[in-house]
Order: sequence, then structure tokens, then C-alpha cells
Amino acid sequence: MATPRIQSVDRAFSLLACIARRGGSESLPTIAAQCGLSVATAHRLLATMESLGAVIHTSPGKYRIGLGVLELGRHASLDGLLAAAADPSLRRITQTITPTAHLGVLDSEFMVTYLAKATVRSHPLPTQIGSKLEAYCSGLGKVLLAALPEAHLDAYLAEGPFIALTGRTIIEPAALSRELIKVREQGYAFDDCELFDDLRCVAVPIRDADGQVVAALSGSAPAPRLPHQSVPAIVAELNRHAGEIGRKLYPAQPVCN
Amino acid sequence: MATPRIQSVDRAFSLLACIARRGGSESLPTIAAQCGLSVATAHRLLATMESLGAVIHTSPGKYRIGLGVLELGRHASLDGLLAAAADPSLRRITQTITPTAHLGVLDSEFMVTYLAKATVRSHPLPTQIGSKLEAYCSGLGKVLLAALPEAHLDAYLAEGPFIALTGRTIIEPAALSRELIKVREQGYAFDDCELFDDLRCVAVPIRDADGQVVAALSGSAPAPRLPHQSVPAIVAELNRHAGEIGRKLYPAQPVCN
DNA sequence: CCTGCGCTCTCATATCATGAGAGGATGATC
DNA sequence: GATCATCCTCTCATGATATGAGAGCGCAGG
Repeated sequence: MATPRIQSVDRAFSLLACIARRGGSESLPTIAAQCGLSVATAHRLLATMESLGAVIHTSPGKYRIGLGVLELGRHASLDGLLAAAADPSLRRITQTITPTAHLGVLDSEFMVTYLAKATVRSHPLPTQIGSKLEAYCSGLGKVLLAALPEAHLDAYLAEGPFIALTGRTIIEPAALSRELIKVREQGYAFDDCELFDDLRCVAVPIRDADGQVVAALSGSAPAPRLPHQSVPAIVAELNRHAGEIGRKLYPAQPVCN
Repeated sequence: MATPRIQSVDRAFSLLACIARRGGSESLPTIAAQCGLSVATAHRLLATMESLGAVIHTSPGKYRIGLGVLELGRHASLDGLLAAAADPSLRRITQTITPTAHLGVLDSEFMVTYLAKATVRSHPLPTQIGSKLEAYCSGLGKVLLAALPEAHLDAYLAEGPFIALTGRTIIEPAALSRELIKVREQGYAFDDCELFDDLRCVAVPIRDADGQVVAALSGSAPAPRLPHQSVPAIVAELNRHAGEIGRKLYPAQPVCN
């Protein structure tokens, strides 16, 4: 059968989640009840975690998440995890779908940051992990922009007209706005040589457990290798990978009933 | 006997600590060995935590701290924990030692931030939780300054001379420097009406597990109620509380061998 | 094709966690 | 200042739960 769960660990995290949710002032009996545990069990679990620094019992009736958790969290960042989680998918994509694959996020300045990249040797591309790029001119950027809340998007569009990188770059705010609506509706973006001449790219969103777009995944190829009729299949494949990445990062949350 | 520990929870956190330390690229067999666990056990624990989002298995040989831990950590801050952990001690101090007690930290601008305060009704003081105060003129500030690394302290002293708040405020950098050396040596600070007329205060450092000063704890009283000969006893009591607070926040770390 | 490595799973065993409730301590109320 | 209400801690017999060795599977590189 599937790997059996360790009950105590489930319960421990249930307690942590419960404490985190309540911001830190619930009594042990209350917490125990919320997690469906006996007071004795909850107490043992909390005492164990307290000695590990994961929880602290500040005063009667008050439990809080401890510095230990903060310390552990210091080693994780959304960007780093996205990159790490996406890496295997990117590799597979380059082997089966398009010769190049990218993962990117949008920063607060509306710039796309490349977090991960994979390419087959024969098709180098001048993109670099960690570098930033304007959003309006790439598949990744269009997917990420399309997911922005109305107000932010308007602010971005107001920055236009934009600079043309190729003859096909969308530079007019109105045209970009229309394009983004289309992207949002169809669930993917198609970059038809808008960033580099002769390079096409398909991009799809990566979503968290709530469906919010947190990043985008793209596959790029020379235009001849990426004809229009191949797009639907590529989108499907990319979506499969995007779903996998999303699920890796955001599993069923630890609930506390 | 003392509350029994939950072995699985200890092991789970041992794994987390191990993964965090290695920055995220160790194979399951390696991690298991480092934590003294069998591969099967480590696998079960990790699988459980993975489904909770505490860990993610990005690709073969690579485990990382997951977003779940980040999310939990979002609810904890050093400041908040210090305040919460100190609160009971502050209350006790006001009942047994001095009518007012404060907890403060130093920010990057050399300002003391009051994180917690307790007072008995009969002795109000115009200090507010969350407000900031120059460091040179209070017991808390002197303790915190005395713990700064040489270079930072020099930078601060160069900002002087300071503004006198009472006739006894130390305003000359040279004098303050001498005072801080004394504070460092004796392990506590005595504020003899340097901040408010007729208000004396004794302050001691709160240290983390490594002995680094992270905050300071003070007891204040009207000058007549805090004669010089009572200082040693007050220092001892404050230190007891400071130790308690430090131990609450920084228990024996989760080690991974 | 074969080898090495990393991960997953099986199963009998006994360790380990369990939960009801008593007792002690602390703080609030009157 | 005394009483009451919480909250926390601990005990102990029971059995559910975690354990670990090792086999098997899939994958990647040689």
C-alpha cells in the first residue's frame, strides 16, 4: 500500500497550524479540542515541540510558534523552491516538447525574473537564471501580467507604449490589454517572435492551492519547430507539468479542523 | 516523571534540521544516516511531512524545507515572541522588585524599541509599547549598546555629543564609551536619573543560546525606592528573569548529530 | 545491455503513544 | 482575604502504532 502516515507527525503539525491560525492565545484544552486530540496527547506533543523550539508556551493559556520554525523557514524561499521543484519538469520538457524551457515570476516592479531554465545543447538561448526582463514581450510575462489584479495591470499598462524588440513585439497598451484578456481566457500565452526574431514560445501559469498564479512555465523553440497547429498539444503538456509543480509546492494544507 | 517525549516528533524535526542545514541536496539514505534513522523510517516521516507541505522532494536526491514551514513561520517574529515570553516575567517583576519593568531591543538605527511593559497602577510612566527612544540615555539602551560589536558602537558614538534629558544624562561620547565598558564588565546597567528626573532603573541583557544579546530587561523605580545598596539584589533577580526568558525562546537546539 | 543508486513497500514484532482522570498550581472573583 | 475556576501536569494499563531489514522497482549513466 501507499506509504503509511506517521500519526504523531500529522498531529504535531495540526497543532502548529492551529496555533498559527489563532495568532497565539488559546489554552491547551481549546487547542486540543480543535485538533480532536485529548488534552494529555496535545500536551505531550506540545511539550516535545517546545523543547525543540518549535513552539513556546509563553504564559498560561498562550502558545505560540517558536523561533525554531522561523529558523527552519529561513532556509526556504518561494523562489528557491519554485526553481528546485520545476527543474526536473524543465528537463523533461526539453527532451519531449520544446528544446528550451523557462520558469519565471513577476516582481513588484512588473519585471519577469527567470528562476530556472533548461536547454538542450543544440539550441542555446541568451537568457540567464536570475536575470530580469520586461514583462510585455514574452510568453512568461504575458501569462504573469494576465493574472494581475485589475488595478495593478492598469498601472503597468499606463507605463506604455513599450519598446519593440522585434517587428512583432506588442507595444501599444491597448493591444497588450486585448492580448492579456485573450491569454486569461484561453489559459496560456503564445509569444510569436515578440521577444527574439524567429523564436516562438508557449507559456502557462503555475497556480497555488487557491488557484492564484504564482509563476509561469514556458517552452520555446525556433518558429519553424513550433507551428500554430502544435500549440494545443504543447499547452496540454505544459499544463500537465505546471500542475505537477504546483502540487509539489502546495499539497493539501495541514488543517486543524 | 517528566512529560515523555514523542519520539516521532523529535525525529521529524531532526530531519527538518538536517535538511535545512544541508541547504537541500542530500539523498534519503544520507539524511537517514545523519539522523541515525533507518531509511524506511526516514522515508515514512518525510513522506508524511511532504504531504503536509513541510518538506518537498524536488528531485531524486534532493529534499528541501517546504512552504508549509514558511507559512507557519509567518506567524512568528522575534519581537512578538520576546514580548509574549517576557510578559509574565515583567508582571512578576512589578510585583516583587520594581514598580515598572520594560523589555526592549535595539533597531538598526540604534534606537531602543519598547516591546513590552508592565507597571503597577500607582507608578505610571510615560513609556509606550512600540515607541522608540534614543539609546544613550536609558538602562535598556546602555545594555544594548554595550553588546554591540566595536565597529557599530564607534559609529554610534560618532553621532554624539547627545542631548541631555536631565542633568545627569551622559552626553559626551567619551564618557558614554567609558560607561558602556563598565556596563559590559559588570553585566548590567544602572540608569541614575539619566532619562527622567528622579527615576532610576537597572537593566540586564537577555541572551540567546550562543550568549548573544538579543534584548534587554529593566526594572525602574523612583530614586528613593532604588538606593544604590539595593542594586545587586535587583540585578540578581532581573538576571534570573532574563535567563528564564532566554531559555524560553532558545531551548536546546534540534540537533541532527 | 548492465550496473549503481535512490526510492518505495512488505510484514511480524514490541515499542511507543494513548486517554481518562486525579492532583497541584495559579490567577480571578467576590 | 477566601473561594472558585482554569489550566497544566502526571500516572498507568492497554493496544494501536511505529519500527527496520531487506526485496523490488525505476531510472540514469556507462
